[in-house]
Amino acid sequence: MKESEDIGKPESQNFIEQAIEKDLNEGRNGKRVHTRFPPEPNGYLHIGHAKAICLDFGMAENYGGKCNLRFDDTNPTKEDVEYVDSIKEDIRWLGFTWEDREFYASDYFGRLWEFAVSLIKRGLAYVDDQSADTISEQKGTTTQPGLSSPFRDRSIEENLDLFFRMNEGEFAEGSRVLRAKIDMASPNMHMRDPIIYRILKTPHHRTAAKWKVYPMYDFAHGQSDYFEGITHSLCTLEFEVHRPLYDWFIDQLKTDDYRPRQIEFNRLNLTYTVMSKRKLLELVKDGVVKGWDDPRMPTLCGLRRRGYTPESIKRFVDLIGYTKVEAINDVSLLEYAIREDLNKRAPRVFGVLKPLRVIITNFPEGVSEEMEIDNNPEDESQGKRIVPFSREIYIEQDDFSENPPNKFFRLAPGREVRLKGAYIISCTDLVKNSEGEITEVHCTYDPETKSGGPQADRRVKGTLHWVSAAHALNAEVRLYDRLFSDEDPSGHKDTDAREFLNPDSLTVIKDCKVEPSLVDAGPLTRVQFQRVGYFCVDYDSRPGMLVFNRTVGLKDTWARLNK
RNA sequence: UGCUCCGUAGUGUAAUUGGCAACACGCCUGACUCUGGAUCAGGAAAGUCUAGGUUCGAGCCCUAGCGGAGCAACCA
Repeated sequence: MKESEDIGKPESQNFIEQAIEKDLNEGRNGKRVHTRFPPEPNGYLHIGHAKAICLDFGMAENYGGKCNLRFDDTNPTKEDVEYVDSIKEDIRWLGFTWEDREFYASDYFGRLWEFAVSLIKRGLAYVDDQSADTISEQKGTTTQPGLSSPFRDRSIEENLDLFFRMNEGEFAEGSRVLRAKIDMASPNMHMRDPIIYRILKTPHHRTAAKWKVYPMYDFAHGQSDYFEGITHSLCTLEFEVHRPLYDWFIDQLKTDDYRPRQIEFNRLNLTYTVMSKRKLLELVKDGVVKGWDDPRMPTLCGLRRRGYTPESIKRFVDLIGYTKVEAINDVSLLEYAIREDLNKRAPRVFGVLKPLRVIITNFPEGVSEEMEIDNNPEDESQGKRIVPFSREIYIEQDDFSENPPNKFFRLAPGREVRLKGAYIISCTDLVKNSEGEITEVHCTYDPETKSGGPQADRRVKGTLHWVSAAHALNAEVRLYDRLFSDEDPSGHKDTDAREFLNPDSLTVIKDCKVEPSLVDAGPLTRVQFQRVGYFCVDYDSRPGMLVFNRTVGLKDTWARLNK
């Protein structure tokens, strides 16, 4: 009864979907939905961008519309083709496509110029000869109105002449700007005669030295939306106060009923994470991390290298939703999303991080036995793999204790444990070196207890993972912890991100041993080392040495074993 | 002391637009037992920032207050 009611019940909508459907119902813009993702190519995409990408492309998908990729490249001093390429790669990796709709704000420099000229001719824009400081002073404050520039009422002819000469390169950077003539007393600071063009002589990565003046964001964004036929321009909350200006320019530009509409949503904030592109760039430049794709970085390429899947990121974005509340999302939710995904798709394999040699004294020398083990006990379709077993194996150092404390249910002298997928073994002896360190443990095995064998059901205290010494592959494992810790930098907007660095954010463990089935594992192969966590093969693995990045650890693994 | 936006379990989101405050993560119990912290079962936790008002009925509408965020780059 209740279930049948639920079936017809529509999924709850977020406020953006509601706004879009309202527009659709009212027949606006020919009932089209057309969005755009507009990154500035001045850095690598991070997970915050993923939230915007999922929205922009997702809304288009939901409503049978399109989503353009548009590079907001109006500031040649900060932008570079390196970033253009990485941005495209990351969007594709997330699984979205812009087909042939790859645009650049710089594609519209000509039309924006024409529009600016038109504003001048209509008396709605003027060239200001004052310095940045003076203009800033005249702007007033949030509580006091601004003052008019002495150049505000320059003649149209003079404005035109100056604007053209600005673009000829006749004037120095910073010497003149073009401003829209709106309202110096507006309570909205952005409406107080905003600067719309400035002189920049740095060559542009696409238009080279063609232009000497470049439009500001506010003068490029809405118009670019208009030129592309965008219906819903989704951006983050901090642009809310820009909306009146966005609309003002559209009003001056539009020639028919079509008009794009800006809707703002909350930016992604993650605990223990810095999301500012500027600060991430500093970390890269200062060598705090090894690059934009350092697995500790919140960049998409960093997360990818760490082993995150696109699905898990989309799932996470889905979980946190879109609102107008400035929320701080807990990274544990992101970790949940990747565990949930990897639990289903990552095969279980044996990896011993800190090996301890175990000799099974009653097992024949020079013989190896093939154990057939499920790749994923929860998913039979992932099949089984062969893991060789032999007289000498490695187990985890932590899985042996000479003088076991209470509730230690793993291997200890005189005790029995099960080797996952193989036999029950019993510890008979141990060997120490001159420093008193345990170097070898001797055990006997019970042939009747092989997995599936007659005695396999026997209850033992614990189950251990293992790797046959003769067959083991050498590996190096990098455990990544949070780059920032203790004091949470996500709430500190203006402080130096480096103050919050966690000195233990990277731990490298060498001399690890992993099972031979991984011999051909290529970069980004994701596995679960049983009882340890999820790992992913790194790009710089080399023959004879597999390198793994830890994606995310299993939580408190020993606790259950010791229960 | 201006303008704009926002206040719902610890966190993030819902609430069929005025009708029994729900879901997820996290946390706690229990079950399962070659290990997955998966799966299953259960539990604690908000009475919706505050005070008024309208109404049979308010998280939702109105008023005032409190609290938080954004805005004064020739950045986006």
